[in-house]
Amino acid sequence: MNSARIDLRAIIKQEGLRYTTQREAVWRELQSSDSHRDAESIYFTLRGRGINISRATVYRTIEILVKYNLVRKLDLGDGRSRFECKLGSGHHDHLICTKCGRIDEFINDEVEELQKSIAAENNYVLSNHIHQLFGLCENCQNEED
Amino acid sequence: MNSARIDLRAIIKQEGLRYTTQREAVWRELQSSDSHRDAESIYFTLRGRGINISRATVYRTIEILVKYNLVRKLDLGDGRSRFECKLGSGHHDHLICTKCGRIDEFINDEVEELQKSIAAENNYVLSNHIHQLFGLCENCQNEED
DNA sequence: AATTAGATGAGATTCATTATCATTATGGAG
DNA sequence: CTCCATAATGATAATGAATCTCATCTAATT
Repeated sequence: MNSARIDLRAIIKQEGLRYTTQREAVWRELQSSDSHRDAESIYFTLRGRGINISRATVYRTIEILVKYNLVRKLDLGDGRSRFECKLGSGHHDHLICTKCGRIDEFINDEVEELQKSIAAENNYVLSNHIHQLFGLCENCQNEED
Repeated sequence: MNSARIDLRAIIKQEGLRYTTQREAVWRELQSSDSHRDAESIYFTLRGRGINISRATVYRTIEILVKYNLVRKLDLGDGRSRFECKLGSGHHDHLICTKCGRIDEFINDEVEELQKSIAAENNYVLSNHIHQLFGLCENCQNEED
């Protein structure tokens, strides 16, 4: 989609923040990888790549990216947050395999509409939602164990 | 609904477990209160009531109640799990006010059906789901701050 | 009442995430 | 290009929820 040209430097500077090697690296990493990354994984990948960064900075940078709507934070219910770059794909929710951890994405306009109705019926002004379907993925259904 | 007569003692003993003061207390507390309780709150309420119990036992007991399908564990995304007694109400999902923390319940059959379709389309065998709508409740929409 | 294995309590432990604070480095000013 | 104020970082301590350990206790059968 519009993954086109998001210039993190521009956004960062526009906010009066400083564009650092670490911030650039975290952003790059979240863009390049197959999303759904946790902070620890980003930390180790960058370190393994020779980039000097601390866990604290990984968290701090992600917080900024989330704040500026470049990254989405996911809570899959297993204790650690996952993060996915919001560029290149529109809104979607997730299917999670409880056996192998595989994560698929789905989007369903009817559900989106129903959510609005439900919120309206209950006099809520919606800001966001979490919708996750847990079960066995194709591969895991056929295995014995 | 069938909140009628769930005899925890019977279930507990049938499983070869022991019926203890602590287990009874946690179960009573979860049944009596307005649900969506976290472990810490249950722990303090019981202690305040003069019941001798430890945090560990609260967690251990809840685990059993969840296992025997008497209690549902909720993850509202704020780091601590909530628990609600499953008696007296059928399946439902939640609306959560991001300002005051109020929790409302909703059930929508269309959404339930759509979830099944989505799972089928993606070749998943569903086991459960999380569906939460976040926003401002009626009361919080009108306040200045 | 004696027995014994399951249950409990206090505290240590784990794990993800956040806070602290001394040190480093960005980027505008001169 | 250098200086400098201050934002950002890194190492590590701290936090908070949840789990584990293990000595002690107790339910419930004999």
